[in-house]
Amino acid sequence: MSLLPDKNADFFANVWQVARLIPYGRVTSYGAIAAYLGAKSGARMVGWAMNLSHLQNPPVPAHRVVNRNGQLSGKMHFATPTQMEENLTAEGVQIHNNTVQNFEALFWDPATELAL
DNA sequence: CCGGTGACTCTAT
DNA sequence: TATAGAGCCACCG
Repeated sequence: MSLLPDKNADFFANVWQVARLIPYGRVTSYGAIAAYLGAKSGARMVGWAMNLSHLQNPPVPAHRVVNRNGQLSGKMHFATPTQMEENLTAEGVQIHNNTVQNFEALFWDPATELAL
């Protein structure tokens, strides 16, 4: 199959697909996923998709998706406000003040890692 | 059908 | 450097 997502498919499905491709111990941003999918919908739709991600199976590692600044903007939407931070910490990602430390090094850009 | 809302991002002041 | 505003598109009432 092509690594390129089907533009005819649901945008949400693509978001979840890309999110599951995020390697262990890595993080990405809403904008990066949106850009990889064409940025047609915008980063906000990625966040909206993440809101429904907990309903998907297999589950989506939404804790690996943060905003452009590396801030855990979505932590409050998890089962517990600390779930996202603890999940990332468990993967070796250092979190300080709700922000991913060394974000640039841990940043996983699908447009760079997948697209070619 | 129309308006409000949102796990974002960029640009301007 | 920090703060404010606009743009963006899909879902819900």
